[in-house]
Amino acid sequence: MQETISKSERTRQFIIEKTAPVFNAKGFAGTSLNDLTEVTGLTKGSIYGNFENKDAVALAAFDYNFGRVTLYMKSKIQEKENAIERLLAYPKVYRDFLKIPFLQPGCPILNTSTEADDTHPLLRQKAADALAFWKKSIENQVKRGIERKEIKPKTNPAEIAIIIMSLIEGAIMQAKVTGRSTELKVAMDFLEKLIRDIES
Amino acid sequence: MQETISKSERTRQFIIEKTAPVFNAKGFAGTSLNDLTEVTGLTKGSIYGNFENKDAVALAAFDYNFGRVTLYMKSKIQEKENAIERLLAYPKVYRDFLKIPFLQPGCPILNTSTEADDTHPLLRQKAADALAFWKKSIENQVKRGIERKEIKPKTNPAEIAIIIMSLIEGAIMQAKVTGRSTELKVAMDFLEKLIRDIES
DNA sequence: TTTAATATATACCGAACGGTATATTATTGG
DNA sequence: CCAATAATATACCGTTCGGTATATATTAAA
Repeated sequence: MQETISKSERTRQFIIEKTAPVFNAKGFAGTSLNDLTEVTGLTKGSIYGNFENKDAVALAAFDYNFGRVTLYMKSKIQEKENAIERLLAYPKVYRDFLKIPFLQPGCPILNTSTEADDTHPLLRQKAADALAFWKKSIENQVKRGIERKEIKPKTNPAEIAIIIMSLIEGAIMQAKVTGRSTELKVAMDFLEKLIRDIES
Repeated sequence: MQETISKSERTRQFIIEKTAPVFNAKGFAGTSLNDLTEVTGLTKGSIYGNFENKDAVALAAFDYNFGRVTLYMKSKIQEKENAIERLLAYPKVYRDFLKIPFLQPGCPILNTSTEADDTHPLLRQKAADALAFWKKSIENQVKRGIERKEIKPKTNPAEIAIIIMSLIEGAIMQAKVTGRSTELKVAMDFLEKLIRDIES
């Protein structure tokens, strides 16, 4: 009755952690089984002993990648109490996007969405769910802010969420492909002003 | 000395036109030579007689895809004279993004950027150049508007360009992955207000 | 410590990959 | 219309693909 983590469960986790950055950087089609064995130091037999197929690894890797971003943002958001300050965590974090090590290969939602939307239904669904989750959590922060009378009561939570996400993802794309952070800076400056504008 | 288009030149163009949508939908890694022969009805021999390799087809296909979008936007922009109305062509066009047939597989810049930024230097460069071109052309419209006294003189062209592009690309990603146009509508409504706000 | 169960490595499969040498067909200038 | 040339098709190359049956090694319970 002890709380033992089975060997395979640890290996499974190990595989996910090691392969997740590769999937995020190279995409599903661009990542080969050889990539997976190289980055883990394991053999195909070991990987296929713990996952049904390449799809299953990719799906788990996406969850892991998205989970990391979510957790990171959550910690930054919960450092503050005021709703406006909480929302400001987004431009603050994404301003330094290119410097956050585990986000070097890009935003998992953005990368997965653009590859999978026309090619991989399972991955597409995961990306869509992640996006919905993110949207809901921004909306909730806005609603909370309205309740706490920190945000203008007529503010539309869904609209704000979509604008915030659009600006972030669009700016990330530009920053990644140019290698510059200028686009990120400009977009996040703008987003900051936008958020301060809904303060009541 | 006649203005004859050689057979191979026509075939080359034919290959580009037929394969461009496939590359845009499936990405470079996700598109196989088999896809290329299927969609063209030609054989490998024919394709490799007109292109050095798969890379060369993909690069030409990107130029074609980007060229189409550019041409389309240009025509919509030049329908108007007033600078504000010209900028408004962007939200107007991208609002119906999902319904424009040749853009069904998504924005070529967005698709190519997110795939190539960490994997394919040549494609990455093409996407970066395309982005820079787009940015310049928005900036020029803004500058023109300032000169014509239709846009507030203190408006920063580079900033506006980045915001416009971020909103469009971020919203496209969301619309593509969810299959909804709500995100596009909300973001384009916002962009419209934004553009009207810089009217002098 | 022995043993049964579990987990990993090895060696291999057929198919698909990108690419090419060569044969065949189509085009075009004389 | 014919010959030279250019363009396309055929048949094949070695490699890598995702995946698996089986042997070996490791783990964990008795």
